[in-house]
Amino acid sequence: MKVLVVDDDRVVGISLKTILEAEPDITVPALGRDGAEAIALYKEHQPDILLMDIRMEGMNGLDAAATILATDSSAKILFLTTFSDDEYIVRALRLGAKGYLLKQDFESIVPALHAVYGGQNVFGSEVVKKIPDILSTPKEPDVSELPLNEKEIEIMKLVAEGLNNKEIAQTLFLSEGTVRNYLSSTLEKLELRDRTQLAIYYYKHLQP
Amino acid sequence: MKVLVVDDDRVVGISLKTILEAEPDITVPALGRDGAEAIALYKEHQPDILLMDIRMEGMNGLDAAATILATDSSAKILFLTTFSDDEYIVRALRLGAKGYLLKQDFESIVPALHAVYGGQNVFGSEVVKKIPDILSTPKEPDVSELPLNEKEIEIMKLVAEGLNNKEIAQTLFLSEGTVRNYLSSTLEKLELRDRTQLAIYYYKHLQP
DNA sequence: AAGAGAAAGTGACAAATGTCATCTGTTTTT
DNA sequence: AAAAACAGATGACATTTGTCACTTTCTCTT
Repeated sequence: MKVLVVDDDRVVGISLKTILEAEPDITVPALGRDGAEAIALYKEHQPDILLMDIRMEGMNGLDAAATILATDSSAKILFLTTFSDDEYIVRALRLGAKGYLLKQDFESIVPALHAVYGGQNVFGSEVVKKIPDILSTPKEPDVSELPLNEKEIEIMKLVAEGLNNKEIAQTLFLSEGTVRNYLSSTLEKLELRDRTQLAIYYYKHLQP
Repeated sequence: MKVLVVDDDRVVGISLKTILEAEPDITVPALGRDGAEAIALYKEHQPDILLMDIRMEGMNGLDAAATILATDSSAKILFLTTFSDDEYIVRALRLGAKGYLLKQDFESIVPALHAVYGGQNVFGSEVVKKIPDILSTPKEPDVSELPLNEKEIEIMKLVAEGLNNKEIAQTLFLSEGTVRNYLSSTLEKLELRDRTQLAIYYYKHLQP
């Protein structure tokens, strides 16, 4: 099994290579030092598994993973990272990472690689424990702290449901002109151009 | 501790009530049978915890939870559901459910209630095990199976980024008129009215 | 009661949007 | 080669949208 190792700490990279190649069935064709190298080396060596750090100088591991997965959706990527990278866990999971291990868990790396090679997902128990917390904490600034007043917020929500001005007016018992005025001020406050961008903003930043 | 129980199966509801009220510190002020009742009863009784099924006749548990959380964001909601409701888990977590238990896990309900009452999150181990799988599998019918051709899909994506027709035309090296025509056919195929609804559609149905 | 200030409305305008019928080249089919 | 299919473009049109200046109406303050 070919395992490409990417970590911006040279010492870690070499240690990993040593450990992994002590296994009879593992080879490490190359060591990368950042996301860009990961992409290039992945393309060159077509490893069975990519074992990569997340926080790195230059391109980070998540963006590299996204790029690699875009061309090879079956890529098996296993992140090896430090505990404090909480906020990355969700993104890694979404991307379709096959695993997410903590560097502390040194001895579980080899078994994890075997498991991933066999098609399993591997997430360290500390990681799994964090998932509900992470998912259940509202990720983005909630409506309450926007510089919008009540009406503007209501209108924004209706825009985000796809209503046009006339329908919004009927729903809120306002004239269409008033709705337009509120919408206009909302757009200005959020520095957006039109209702479509507002709907997008809503789904990107404000959704449960 | 007041626990509102909502399940559309009367037998389950009554069983739960019996079990819970055997505990000295738990009372069950009412039994609801669907989401709409859940909302009304929640408002009426202000329970400490809402214990609710997800799949129910009439309004489902998730929509009810969303409504309740909209007015009382500190509501403690614990879903009790069957194993097959996989695709709901993520939504439940996002909403900020405090727990997600399987009905099989009957004996863990009481301790779970105590834990939630104490501010903890409780997710059955089978549920936690599923999370990575669920998150890493693309949830929705992906672009490939839409009745749209290449150009229409590209345009849809750009609309979903908030570009106007002129910008889309420049990006794709098409005339603005052509962009409009493609957009028009896209809207018709998806039975949508305007670009805002299209952007919403994109984020609701097609986003990773 | 007078006046300040919201909240809501009006009217006018330019720009953007969505629809339609039609036209122009290419490529494919037969 | 003729016909059909296709991608792209055009121009006209009715609507919708966003902006702005201004008015009306209500509410609160003093």
